[in-house]
Amino acid sequence: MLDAAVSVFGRRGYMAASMDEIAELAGVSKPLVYLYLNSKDDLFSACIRREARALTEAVRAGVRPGLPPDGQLWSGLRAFFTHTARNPDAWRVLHLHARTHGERFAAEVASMREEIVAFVTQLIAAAARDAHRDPHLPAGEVAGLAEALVGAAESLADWAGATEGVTAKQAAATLMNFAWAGLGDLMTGRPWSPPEEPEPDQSEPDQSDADQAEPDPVAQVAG
Amino acid sequence: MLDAAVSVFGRRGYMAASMDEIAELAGVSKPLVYLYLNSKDDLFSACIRREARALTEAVRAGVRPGLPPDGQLWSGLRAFFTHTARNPDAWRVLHLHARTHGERFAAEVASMREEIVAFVTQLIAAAARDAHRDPHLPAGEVAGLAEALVGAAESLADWAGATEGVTAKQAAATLMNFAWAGLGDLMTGRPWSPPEEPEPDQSEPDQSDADQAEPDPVAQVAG
Amino acid sequence: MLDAAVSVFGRRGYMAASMDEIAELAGVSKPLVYLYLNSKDDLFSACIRREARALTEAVRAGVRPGLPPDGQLWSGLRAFFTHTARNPDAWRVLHLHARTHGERFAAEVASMREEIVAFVTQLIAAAARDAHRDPHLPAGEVAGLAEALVGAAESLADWAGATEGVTAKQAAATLMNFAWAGLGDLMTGRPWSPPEEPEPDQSEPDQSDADQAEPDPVAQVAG
Amino acid sequence: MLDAAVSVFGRRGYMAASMDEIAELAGVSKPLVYLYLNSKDDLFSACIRREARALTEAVRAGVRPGLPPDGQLWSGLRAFFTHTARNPDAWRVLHLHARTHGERFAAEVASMREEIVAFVTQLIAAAARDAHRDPHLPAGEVAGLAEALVGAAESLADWAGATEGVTAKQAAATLMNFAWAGLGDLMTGRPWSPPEEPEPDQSEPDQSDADQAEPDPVAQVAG
DNA sequence: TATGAATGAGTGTTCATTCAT
DNA sequence: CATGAATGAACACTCATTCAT
Repeated sequence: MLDAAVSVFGRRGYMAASMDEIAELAGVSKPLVYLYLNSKDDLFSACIRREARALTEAVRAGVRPGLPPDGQLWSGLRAFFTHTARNPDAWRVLHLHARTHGERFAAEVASMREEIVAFVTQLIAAAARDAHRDPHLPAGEVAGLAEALVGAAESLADWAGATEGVTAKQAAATLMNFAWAGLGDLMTGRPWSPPEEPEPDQSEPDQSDADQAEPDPVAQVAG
Repeated sequence: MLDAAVSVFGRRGYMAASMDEIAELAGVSKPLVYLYLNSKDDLFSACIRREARALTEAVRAGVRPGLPPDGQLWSGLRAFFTHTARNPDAWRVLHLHARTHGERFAAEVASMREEIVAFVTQLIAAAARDAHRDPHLPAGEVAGLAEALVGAAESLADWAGATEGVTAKQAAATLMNFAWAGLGDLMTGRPWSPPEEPEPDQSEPDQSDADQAEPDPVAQVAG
Repeated sequence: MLDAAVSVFGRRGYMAASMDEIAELAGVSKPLVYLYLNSKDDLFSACIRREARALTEAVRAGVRPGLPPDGQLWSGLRAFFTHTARNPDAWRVLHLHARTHGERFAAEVASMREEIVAFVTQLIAAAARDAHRDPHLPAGEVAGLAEALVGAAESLADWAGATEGVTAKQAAATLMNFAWAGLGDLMTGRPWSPPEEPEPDQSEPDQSDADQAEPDPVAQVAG
Repeated sequence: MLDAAVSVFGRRGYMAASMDEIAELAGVSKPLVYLYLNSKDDLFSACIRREARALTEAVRAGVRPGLPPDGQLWSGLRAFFTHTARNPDAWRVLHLHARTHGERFAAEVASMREEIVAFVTQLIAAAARDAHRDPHLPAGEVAGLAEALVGAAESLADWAGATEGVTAKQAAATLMNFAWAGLGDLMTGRPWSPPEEPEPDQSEPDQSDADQAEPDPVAQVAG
């Protein structure tokens, strides 16, 4: 039932979605929807919570804990882009519609986002620690950097979803180059390159499909 | 009258905005709104066009043409963050609501965005040319990088708008560090720093207010 | 619910009728009207179709097939005037409002009218055949005569509805005198007189009420 | 200005006609319409009165006073059909729309109609007097006959307006046959035939156009 | 005088929400 | 439990009508 709601909300937006359409797509009657979820607001809220949790879980599950910060980021981003590519309606709900209608929904999705931002922040802090630069990066600045990284990731998720032939892996590689190496280094031929890792069995079996079709764009950038 | 519409659309979104509220805020009667702008759709469209034009003009006017690519980007970003900070409702209309309701509106804002992405793409290409790396950056990759940069900027605009005490200059500096130097370089103490330039007379006199209040965050990062 | 609609449409006309008034008269809420009949147009159309069918059925049921042409016409006219007298609002809808608003509605009522005109045309042709005058009445002329007869009937229906004390039987007799005998014969004392027939049990029991109150106007004319 | 109003009212009906369209068609501004005619109601009323007067005058002018009753009717009908054929919008206003909207307008057009019905009634009474049948035709019956005749004329006016190639003269001839001879006499080959009269100079020069194009349908009927 | 500019009142239509069954 | 049937409240939109100029 939530699946139907996510689908309709994702395609129509909160206001344009009608409970009739949701109930019909779910194959149940409208009062049943009201029985389980009290109102349109609650239904939307439930969608947001479920999809926010699904997304954070997917990212968390994708991160390889033992790796250095850039490796963790790389693995997390791949999981993120894979998840958003597979659940475009959910992604639209979270990224577009939830922020568009009402403080309550915006707050719910914001708390999810903060969790991800916090994770990225930790990664940046860990990287700084590794480089013995910890004290010199003020917290406010790190917050801004994390925000920029997450925003770039969101934008690339939209872009990858709208552009034919862009895989999750490519999107992640592009973002790693951009975020880790930076345009300055890219110009001088010093791209970021992924850590060597055995490609493990993915828990989601068709994930690798999306990744392996194209040549590694990082290699392209690296020339 | 468009001001009122932008304000209401920005706060409520397209569907939740009522023509009654717009007319009331504009201090006119509803039929007058229909006299000048034919329908809710047309009104929304007019808002989008006006604000899209205003934003692109602000960015274009802010860019210093003679500077090297990073300097141009820096000046453009400062104009961008200044404009979005000053027109939060317009920014919400463009970035949130226009993309949420209908292909027609999405297309209108997409064409504005493409203009900005094209500008950024040119900057990246120019930077590559300066560094004699032109042939080694494939076009598709550059498109992804530009998308990431613009997405990061959009996200930071939201963040700066929601966070007290973050100035346009700070946001721009954070984004330049992130995008140009990259996290990798930042970790090793090599931030990007703004080009030396005489602070010119701003055509919009109070723009500098937003910029000069805080110490230079780049310097902070640079430690 | 259609009854209420016919009543309101009949009294107010299409445009001046409001869905509110119809719903109120029907004792239901406005959305319910929209649930069953999709729009004002559809509602009006449904009224027209129902009343057109009712009228043609009433006429068809009233005609005695075995009689000579004038007897058939006489019986059909009595049914016609009886029906219009009993359903004045329906008659107004068909004869006044449906022809006034929109090609679609006009076409619907025109097809009903054509059915009646065709029936009258057949009667005239049959009468001509009986009198061995078939070849001498051109088809175009017959069409005009049928049109005149139907128009006179419509006008008398309005007149009977507006004039106190005119029964359906009187109206039919007047029209038979006028149409069959003609003013010329009436002047010379040769009115048309109804065929001798046993007055059968009417399927609609109160029909005879309307007929029997007054003395036979045909006899009056016959002097 | 009334011309414009008649045209718009005739084509759209009372309610669907907008003062904007009338003013635009008249080439003046809307407040000017309100200056000369106080309201939409008054404007409609003025249209009705003007066109009612024009129609009755046309009929009155067409009648040849010296002729016997059937000759007078014949000449009046020709004037009637000529006038309605030349002023279809006016005819629609009088016959369709004025009766459709409001007691006030219906009363105005009814008084015109009563004038015509009274004239026809006098003709019938005169014919009865000529035939020495005066006392035997009760007044109520004559009223019904006049009503039928006028209704047939109205219906034929609509029919002639909607059917290509039917002239005013033909319509009048058809109606004379129908009304004066009656279907019964027509069947036995005794149609009505027009009185011999010199075709006088018409005050409206192109009136004869409409009449003379086709062969005399009465002659057709007469075989 | 003639009008550009403005509106109050009312329309058809929709939809989240609720009971009686 | 599950739902068919029903509605209150609201919205976009229109138009006859009026002033200030």
